[in-house]
Amino acid sequence: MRKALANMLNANPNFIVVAEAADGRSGIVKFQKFQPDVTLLDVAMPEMNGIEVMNLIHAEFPSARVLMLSSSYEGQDIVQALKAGACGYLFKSARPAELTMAIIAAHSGGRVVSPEVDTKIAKRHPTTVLSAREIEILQFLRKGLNNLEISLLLCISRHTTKAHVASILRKLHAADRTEAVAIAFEQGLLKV
Amino acid sequence: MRKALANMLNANPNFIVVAEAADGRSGIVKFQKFQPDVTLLDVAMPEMNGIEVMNLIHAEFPSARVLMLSSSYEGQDIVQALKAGACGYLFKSARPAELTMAIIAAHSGGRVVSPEVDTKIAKRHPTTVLSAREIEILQFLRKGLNNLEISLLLCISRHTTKAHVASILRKLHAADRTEAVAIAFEQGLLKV
DNA sequence: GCTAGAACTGGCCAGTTGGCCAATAGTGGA
DNA sequence: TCCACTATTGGCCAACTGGCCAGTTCTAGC
Repeated sequence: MRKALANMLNANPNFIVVAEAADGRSGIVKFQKFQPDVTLLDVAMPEMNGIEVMNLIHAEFPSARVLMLSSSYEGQDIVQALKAGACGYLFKSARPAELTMAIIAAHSGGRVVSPEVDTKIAKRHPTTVLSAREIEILQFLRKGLNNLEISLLLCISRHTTKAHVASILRKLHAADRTEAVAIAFEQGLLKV
Repeated sequence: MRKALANMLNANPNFIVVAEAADGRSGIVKFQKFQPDVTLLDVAMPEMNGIEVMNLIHAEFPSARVLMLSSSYEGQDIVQALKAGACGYLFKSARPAELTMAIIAAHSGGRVVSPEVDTKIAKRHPTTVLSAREIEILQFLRKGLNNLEISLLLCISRHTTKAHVASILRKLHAADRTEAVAIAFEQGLLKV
């Protein structure tokens, strides 16, 4: 698929594909070597995923122009991608013309997202704000620990743990801790 | 991406791309109309996913030669794809020559999988075989329903629900239903 | 200085959970 | 045919849950 994309881009006289990489690690090496005007980065990759790669590239080259390509149509990773420093996010269903324009826009400093992306972000739950402590508790809930076990690990009373759990349920609109964990996965508060 | 792939395939004198589709629904329509020698089917698609499409095609055309393409490197869908009647499963990281050979093999009746696929299947938790009923229960656990509510919805006694939950906990090695849901997310039994 | 929120603690209680025991019926493979 | 597995039902019980009430302390913002 990468080769096919490279061929198509090279067929366009406006573009030259200077390098390709099969995974995140070699992608970073290639980036350092070639420092391309615009980088197309797949979110789903073996070994190191696109978001991690984006973070590393952005840390070293804050002005890098990177367009992220995603094949998931859920858009779970849009926010993360943009936060990691991507200058754009496209679904792989984008038509050739959309991709072409996105690359050009990225090169000239624009911020590009698939037309559907805005909708996806809007649907995305408006940042449920759990406190650091609550996120901590959530990690333990996920592991199947009960309130007493959590209390012992955190050196707090079971009443406090209960209070935190109650707060989590209220904020996430969850019926019980099980649904709370499910919602946390949906919202990206917990990672698979 | 699809256009890029089609271009590449058309550039090979052995192949003619007779049709393309942007989503599952139109893919099925196109399939019925053109009945191609070999079909390339993406697992991740908007609206209807590739596995569902595969099932529908296979039901109507059991002899269809369909190669499924996956961009996930987890391979959660390999088994489902083959069970749905796909004659092959390739990661999108496959090199052009691999894809070419896979198409030819598919056409001549072979069963093709990416070299990595066998490994992936082997790594896949062999114990994690939840029954259809258990998966069903899992959906309700995720929604925060308690045993009684699940029982009423499924028209079974609360004892039966309890037995199913107990079975899920045992199979997933979960301490409670909350951890079970978390593990289900990790293993792809539940989708975000 | 007041207020809002987070983190912490406590008691009480109905309801739920999950483990243990045991049983019946149907399906599919060896 | 027998065995393994699933789906179903039941009782019993200790433990856990989540909601209700009530507090204290501390920090951050107006």
